[in-house]
Amino acid sequence: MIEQILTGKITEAVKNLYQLEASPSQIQLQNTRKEFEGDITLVVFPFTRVSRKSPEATAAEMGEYLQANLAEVDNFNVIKGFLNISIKKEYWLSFLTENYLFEKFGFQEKQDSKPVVVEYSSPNTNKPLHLGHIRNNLLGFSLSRILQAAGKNVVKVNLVNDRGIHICKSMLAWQRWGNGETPESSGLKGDHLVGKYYVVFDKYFKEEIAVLVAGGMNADEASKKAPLIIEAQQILQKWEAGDEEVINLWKKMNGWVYDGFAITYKTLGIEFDKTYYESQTYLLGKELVQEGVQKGVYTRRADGSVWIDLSAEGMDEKLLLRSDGTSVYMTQDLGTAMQRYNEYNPEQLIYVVGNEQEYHFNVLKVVLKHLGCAWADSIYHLSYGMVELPAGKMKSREGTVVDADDLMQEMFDTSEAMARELGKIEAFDTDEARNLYRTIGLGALKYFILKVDPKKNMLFNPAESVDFNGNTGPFIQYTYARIKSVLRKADEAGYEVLLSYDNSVALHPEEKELLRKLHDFPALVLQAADMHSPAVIANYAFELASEYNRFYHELTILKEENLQSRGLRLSLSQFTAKVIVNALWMLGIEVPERM
RNA sequence: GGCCUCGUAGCUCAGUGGAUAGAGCAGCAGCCUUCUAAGCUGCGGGUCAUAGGUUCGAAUCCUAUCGGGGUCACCA
Repeated sequence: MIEQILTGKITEAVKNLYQLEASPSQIQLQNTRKEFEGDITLVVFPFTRVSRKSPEATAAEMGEYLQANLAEVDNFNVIKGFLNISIKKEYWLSFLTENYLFEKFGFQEKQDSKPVVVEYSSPNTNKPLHLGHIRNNLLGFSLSRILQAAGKNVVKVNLVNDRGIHICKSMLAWQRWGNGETPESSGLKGDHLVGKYYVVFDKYFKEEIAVLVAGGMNADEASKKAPLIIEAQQILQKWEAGDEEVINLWKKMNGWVYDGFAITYKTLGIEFDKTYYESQTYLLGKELVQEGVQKGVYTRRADGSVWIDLSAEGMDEKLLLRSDGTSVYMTQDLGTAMQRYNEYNPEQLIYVVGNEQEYHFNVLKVVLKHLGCAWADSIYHLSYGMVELPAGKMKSREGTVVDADDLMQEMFDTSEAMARELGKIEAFDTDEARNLYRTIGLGALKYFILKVDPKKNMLFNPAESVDFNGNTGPFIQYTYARIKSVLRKADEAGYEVLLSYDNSVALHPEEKELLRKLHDFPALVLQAADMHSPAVIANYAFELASEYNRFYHELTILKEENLQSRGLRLSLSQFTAKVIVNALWMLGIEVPERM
């Protein structure tokens, strides 16, 4: 692209004019702001020190050098310390003709390198997925695709938390109050059924605590002494001992949950290359901890528990193994990290996990390093912010969650209502209409969530719901459908998309802006991959669609009489459609041919 | 309390040291006998939390303060 060419020539210019070996960070190129003339701007302040001239003089001098020595440079102007460079029309036209048919525009060649393992979703099996999981799933899936587009060899992994006290709570409540209810008998989706009993457990558990507290016990103690929690713990112990009856119930109820999750994932359009189960990995870390004790990097206390002192790293002491020899969260994660390292020998291990676990992942890295695992540095925690509701944080047990299945259904219903209101439905048969509502509803939801910086907390207001106009997924999808409509009509009319233009063809401002936007896409994909941020792609897609709509509104395409111009606009349209598809693919958003 | 993080228009968000800080929504006013109006155009709206500092240049980096969130379990 032109930026590379310019960077090379600017390096040369600085060397010849000022005898300076410029570092890449000194060469600051940016797109020229619309209010100024030019395409690309060089900030020359960093060079004034060596030029010993004013910013204006330095910029002028460099501009002259570039114009004289670089064929692509048409002209330049100087405003303060900014050198605005105009690139020749030929460059833009040849960029268009060389790329507008390129299906994989924006995608890098796949590198022959070690894989990047992305873990996301990682649900518990005691309740259905909610809005928080949706953000996790969308981020993980989209990041995987962005990395793939950047040429990485990506493995998408899910680690299902299928064991532990929370599942035992649902099991116990179902045994006691379920009357043999099944997904078939109740018509409830499996994960919702199990989640229902998780709530039932909590209700009776709270009642027991209340009784104990009324009897004079303090709340903390009561929550440990309540009969229900004790019984749930006994079930967990039986599970760990391999008790057949408990295991069978566990398998049955988890089976229901998996059936439910499968539907949710499918509706959401999320996939994994491999699924791991914590019941099969939770013991893995113990040997590592023993190894650490032998190496003397972890310490065993008199009661048998194992600790690591991280005060040198500015952290606390951390428990690695309980006194009774059982694993804690950290033990398990040490094990699964090691397993993953051995299995894939990855270039990078990415964990898509909420920012509430930042401390945990910092500790994980340090603990691994103490063991001598230099690869701990390849662990990247994509620490995304919480989704908050107007009332505050979501809490499963208090019923203040936005359920994933309900939310998606609402999006489908809203997009249907919207389509009816706009009088769009006559054109579609039932199946096509149904698909359209899904495509648009999901597009709205996914874009809404992915457009915000992953690191930031975000607010979701169910009452105002998700928009379908303005800076939204449907806006981008609509732009695509609009282009396709034009292209269909061009095809019917037998119009040709020209493969080359003579230099007399005009390049209007709207055409030029659109072309420049398209031109930026490949570099932007790399940036998004580097920043681990789908938001970068989402915002780009919106800007591209806006740019196209402006172009569409200002200039005629099919009615244009100049064949050169008509051909140019058709190829621009085709190119834009392709880039929209590619960008939205990276977000996991599909595109309708008509809407 | 220690550590981490966020604070930009009425609301939701862009802006990874560069020019006069941008979008969408909401509000107001226009544009469909012409390629899809889920679109386009215009108007109003800002002490970039506050105060210092670094720099030719700060919403962006540093320090402090204020405010929101998170975290500091033999829970996961």
